[in-house]
Amino acid sequence: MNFVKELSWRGMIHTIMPGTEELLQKELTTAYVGIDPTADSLHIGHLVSVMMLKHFQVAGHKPIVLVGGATGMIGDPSGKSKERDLLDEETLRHNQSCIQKQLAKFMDFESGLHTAAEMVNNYDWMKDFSFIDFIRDIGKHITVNYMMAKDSVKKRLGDESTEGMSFTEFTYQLVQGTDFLTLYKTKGCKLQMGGSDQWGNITTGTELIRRKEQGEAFAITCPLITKSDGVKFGKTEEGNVWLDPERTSPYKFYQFWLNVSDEDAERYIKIFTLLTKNEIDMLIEEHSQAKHDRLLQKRLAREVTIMVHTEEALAMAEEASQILFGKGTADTLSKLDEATFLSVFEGVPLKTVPKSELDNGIGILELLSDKTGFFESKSELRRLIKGNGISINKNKQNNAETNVDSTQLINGKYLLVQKGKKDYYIIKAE
RNA sequence: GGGGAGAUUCCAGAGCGGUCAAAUGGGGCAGACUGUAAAUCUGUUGGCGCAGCCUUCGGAGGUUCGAAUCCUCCUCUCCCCA
Repeated sequence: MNFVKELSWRGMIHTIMPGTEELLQKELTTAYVGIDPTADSLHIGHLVSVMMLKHFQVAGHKPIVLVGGATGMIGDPSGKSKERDLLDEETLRHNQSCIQKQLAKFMDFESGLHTAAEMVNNYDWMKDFSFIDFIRDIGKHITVNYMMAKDSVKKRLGDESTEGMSFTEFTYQLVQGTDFLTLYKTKGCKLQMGGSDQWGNITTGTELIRRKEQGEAFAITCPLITKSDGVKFGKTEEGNVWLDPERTSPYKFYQFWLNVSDEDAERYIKIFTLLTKNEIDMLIEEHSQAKHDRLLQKRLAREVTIMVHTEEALAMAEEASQILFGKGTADTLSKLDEATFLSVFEGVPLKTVPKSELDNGIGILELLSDKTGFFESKSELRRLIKGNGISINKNKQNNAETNVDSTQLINGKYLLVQKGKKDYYIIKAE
C-alpha cells in the first residue's frame, strides 16, 4: 500500500516535503508524531495524528510516538496567542503513562515486528542537556533570522500581538528540532508528521539534520480538522471530547460523531476510520440517496467508537441512543427493567435522594435544584418549565409548582429528568 | 518621565442623576420545524419565597431624597510623546 496515496485520498495531507513519497517507496521508514502530555487522556483532536501513525504502520513502516515531556514543559507558541502555563514533572509523568495506555489500542507496540511502534519521551534526552551544550550544539546551527521567519514566531512578534513571547517559547522550535535530530541519529527516523501548524517546527528539525548531520529528513502535515460551521473541531459545550471513558462516556462519544453534519461526516469518515475507499464511496452514495437516515454519521460513530472503546460500549451507546431518541415514549421507558435502564443511562449524571422525601411529594423546583444540584438556579428551571424544556420520564412538565412523588418512579427507584432533547439526568430514590 | 483614553451584566458595546437588572448585536439555553441536522422563526439569558423583593455596572469612600451615571483616592488596561 502506498502510504502517501492513502493519506492523500483521505484528505489527510496538507503539505508534504518533496521526496517523501519516494523515500517511503524505497525503504522501511521510521516516522514520528509528537503529542503534548497536557492532560492524562488524549482527546479526539489528537486522533488525527494517531490515525496518521496507524496508517503508517499498516503501510509497513515503523511509527514512533514522541511524548513531549520536555516540550510540554515549554509550550508551543504555534496557534497560541498567549504564554502557556507550565506543567511540573510529576504531572507530566502521570499524563505520559496514561496516554501510553490509550495509544496501545491503536497501534501494535508489542509484536516485536520491525514495524512495531515505539514510544519515547523527549524529557529523557532533554533533561540532562545542559544549557551550554544546547546553545553550542544546537543553537549554533540555526540563525535567529531563520527562526524569526516562522509564522508561529512572526505572529507573536507582530503588532497585533499584545502578549509578546518569552524566550522560552521562542526556543520551542529548537527543542522540537532537537527531538527530530535525536530520533534521526538514534533511531534512523527520517520523517516527522503532525498538524499543519507544526510545519514550521518540523522544518527547523529537517534543517538541523541537514546542517548538523548532512542528512535528509522529511515532513508531512495534515490539514487542521475543521467543522463546516466554523466552530472548533472536537469541542462540545462541555469541553473536549476525550478518549478516556471516565471523562467522556462512550455514549457521549458515540453521540458526538453521530451529530456531525453531512458535510463533515464525509471528511471525517475518511480520516477517522480505516474503511476503504470503495466502502466509503458506496456509503457516501447511499447517504446522498436518503440523507435523513444519516448512514454516514451512524457508520462513522460506529467505527470510531469501536476503535476507541469496545464493541460492548458501542452496543450500549447504540441501544441508549435508540431508547433516548427513537420512538421511545413514556410507556416503553417505564417497561425497561432495571439492568437495561442502568446500562442505557450509563454515564448520565445520577443523584440519589432519600425515598422518604419523595413519598409525600416534593416540589419539582426543589427536587431538581436543592436536592440534586442538577440545576443551580430555580429561575432557570422556571424558565425552562415555562418554555416546555423540562420532562420527567418523558412527560413534559409545564407547571413549576407541581409536585413529584414516589408513584412516578420507574422500577420504584428512578426518575428520568430531561432538559431539552439531549440532556438527561437521573434521580435515584432509596 | 510627560500627555491622552478607558474599566458596564458570557463577549462586544450603548447608557440624559431618578421610569436601568441596564439599549443593541453576538454567543448560550429552550420551543416550533426537522434527520438527535443545517437554515429559519419564537421565547429567554443576575438571584429569590417571582405581578413583589434582593444583589450587580473595576475597588474604597463621598455628594444627593435618589447615582452605572457627579466628586475624591486607589488598582488595572490601552494609546501617543520622550
